[in-house]
Amino acid sequence: MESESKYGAITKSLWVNTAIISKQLDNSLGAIHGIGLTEYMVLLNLMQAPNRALRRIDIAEALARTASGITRMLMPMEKIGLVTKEANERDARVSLVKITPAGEELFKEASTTLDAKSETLLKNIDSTDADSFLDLLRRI
Amino acid sequence: MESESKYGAITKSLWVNTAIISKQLDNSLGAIHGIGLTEYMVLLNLMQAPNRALRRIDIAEALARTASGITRMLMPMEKIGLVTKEANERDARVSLVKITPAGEELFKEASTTLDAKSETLLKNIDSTDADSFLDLLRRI
DNA sequence: CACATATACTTCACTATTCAAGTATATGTG
DNA sequence: CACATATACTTGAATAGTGAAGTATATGTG
Repeated sequence: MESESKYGAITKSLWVNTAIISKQLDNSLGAIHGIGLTEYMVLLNLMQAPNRALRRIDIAEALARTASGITRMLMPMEKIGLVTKEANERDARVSLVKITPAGEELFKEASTTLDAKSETLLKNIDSTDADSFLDLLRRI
Repeated sequence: MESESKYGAITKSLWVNTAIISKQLDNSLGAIHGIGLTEYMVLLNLMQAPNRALRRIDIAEALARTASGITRMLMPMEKIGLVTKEANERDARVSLVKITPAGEELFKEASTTLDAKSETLLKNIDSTDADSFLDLLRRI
């Protein structure tokens, strides 16, 4: 009889639950606003950044993706006008990503959808438990 | 000034943290045992199933994947002898997936790796907090 | 200050996964 | 019990993401 590791149980449960939740959020954002969850997370990070602009590698790190994946994801986002490319004067290697007014607008609308959907998905977690949950997640 | 939704914050944090954790677990399992995290989860579900066999759609549901994805994933797993295909006598549509002795062996070794790595990744969460964390996750 | 090394990004080829359509089999109802 | 519908699975075409290699630029050190 093997005893299951508590920490292993947590990572497995995180994996499955997050897969379920992410798919639902992704579907809602896609159906209503035409962007995926990963793209939403790009916009979120840009909104929180000083000057609302970031380097590609910083986005990659914040989202746990590769620079390559970010390059690809930004192409359509730039084409539909959610973000723009800006040069960095100090470092010619860098091409900064900046959110556009249209991007900000979409971000705000999408945030409403995401927050509402999140609340529905987590309806079994009450407000107090939500605080501890968030605290736990931030300590990982 | 917009107030951020607590539940939205949880789902976003889940998304990023799980991405980071999953990649590390996937890399460890891949490097040491030659299987990915999703494949590990297939083996886990088979080990817990009565008779250590499951239908493809049940695996798909347990892993929050599509039947199509499961079909594709199982092909190499069958080829390297971790699982076998079995007919279901009552229902000719079903092709049951059964774990092999080699699959069980690999699963046990991989579990050790996964549990150890999980503990390292969650080193900021003590044992008591881990209990509440797991409880929260199971209530989602 | 030249050169080795590091960094920022892009591109290519590949993997994992999805959706939609197709096939085979099972089930429920008039 | 025939037929419509539902289920289990597979396949083809597409998408999101990866790792490795390539390019350009920046930085640190002898």
